[in-house]
Amino acid sequence: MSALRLYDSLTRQVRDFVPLIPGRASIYVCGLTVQSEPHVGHVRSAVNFDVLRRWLSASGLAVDFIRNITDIDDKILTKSAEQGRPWYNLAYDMSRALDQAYTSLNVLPPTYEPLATGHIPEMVELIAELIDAGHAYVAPDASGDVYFDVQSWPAYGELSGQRVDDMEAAADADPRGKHDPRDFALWKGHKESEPVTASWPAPWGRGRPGWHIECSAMAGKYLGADFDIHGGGVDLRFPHHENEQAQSRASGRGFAQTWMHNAWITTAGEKMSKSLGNSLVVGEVIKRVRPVELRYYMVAAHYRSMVEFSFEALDEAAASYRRIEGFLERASRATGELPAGFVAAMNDDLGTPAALAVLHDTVRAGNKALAAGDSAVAEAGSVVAMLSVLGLDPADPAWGTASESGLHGALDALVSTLLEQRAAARAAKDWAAADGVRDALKAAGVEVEDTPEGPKWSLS
RNA sequence: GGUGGGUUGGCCGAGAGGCGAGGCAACGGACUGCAAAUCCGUGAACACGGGUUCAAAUCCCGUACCCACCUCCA
Repeated sequence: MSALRLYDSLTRQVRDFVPLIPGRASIYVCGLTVQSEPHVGHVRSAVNFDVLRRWLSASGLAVDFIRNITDIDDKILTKSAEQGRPWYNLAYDMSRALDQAYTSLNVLPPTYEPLATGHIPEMVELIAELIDAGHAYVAPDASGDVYFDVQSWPAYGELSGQRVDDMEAAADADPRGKHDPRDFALWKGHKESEPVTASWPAPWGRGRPGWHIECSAMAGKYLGADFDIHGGGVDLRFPHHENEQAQSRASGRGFAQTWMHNAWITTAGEKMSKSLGNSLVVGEVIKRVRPVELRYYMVAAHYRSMVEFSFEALDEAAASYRRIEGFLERASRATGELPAGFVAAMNDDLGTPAALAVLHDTVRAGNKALAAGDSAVAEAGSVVAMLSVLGLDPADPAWGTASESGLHGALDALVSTLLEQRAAARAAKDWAAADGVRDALKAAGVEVEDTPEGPKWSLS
């Protein structure tokens, strides 16, 4: 069996994945800042890394998977003030919406999902270490801010491939207290204009953590000083991941062995921004296609390729998925093996497009066997195994809810009655009456097809 | 100004020196009362201009256009 190779953003090459601890894989993925409803761009990251996680598990590794939630930051404070409600209420509401979006797309829950606000002591400890080591300093202007000293860490810029001198100044704090304009905030002193609830005690005064320090602290707490993979969207590469790397290594931790970054979903040729409106919010998109079809759409592109989102392409993906689903409905479901081609594709930096090509080839072979009167058990088993690795098994209980299956039962009873009438008309060769029933059902959104086992119906 | 990615058939989307990924759509055939589904088959692509090579979508140089990051962002 081939070995897993992954593209590492730090060294910019595809490398063999060798876990620090044999048989285990530790992953930290930057989750979201919960400040608005999640759109399809946001969840791509979660779906991509969910596929990674499932593949590692399928490869026999025990996976420790941590994905954080940033529930305190500038934007949350600004937005909640605009909306006239407590910042923690906005953050909580949005984190519940996010959770719902993840669940609807069959993204497995992480091992743990730490909140930034729950780990202030760990951050304070880490900042203190950095101050002691001479890599951070308390701003001399009595603001209570603490900055990372970029000049004290020569490797700064290694992750994003930039030289410090080419960089623009960080603008997340008043530059008056900084040694160097590129220094970034580890701790932001409390301001009178901000709610007292958004501040915590620290040796250098009340305040709140900077954005970057939280991931360093939480990754360290749950995965240790050294872990295997750190993931997130490409936009996080700089400054967020660069800063995490600098802080963590400057404090003597080895930090991530491999950095993985997923590409964007764009719309109208541009990055999907949070100000685009509601049409691409996950909850809206899954009114048009089923969640499993949206997930298929995301998995069909390589995680490092930009995807130009369009509803047309989404509909195509849905049609493609239904072909697979249709095969499984006709074949007898079984358990089976992963084809070697599929394994090789997944091992090659999670080559999901090539993996899906193998899946479709298997579906064709299976359909062919069915057409020849065979049961296609082997193919069906393989297809189920592949789908399950990708989180796309249509029989996964994650896709259905009790109320939906109840509705389905009621509908089935009604449709069956109509189909009996149609069967009677067909037996009498009254094609007009038979087609009338089928047309009426179609108008209601129910497709009927005749099979050797009798008529079958499905929602179109 | 600095950094990274991209441009593939009607559409989506892989590949990364020689064997036409796969899907969607289209067309022809088989099957069907007719459809649908399925099977068989068909066509068609590598932004542009040079170069290297026996051989280039793939490597090199140049050009154009697009996107992202350098400020909060998946």
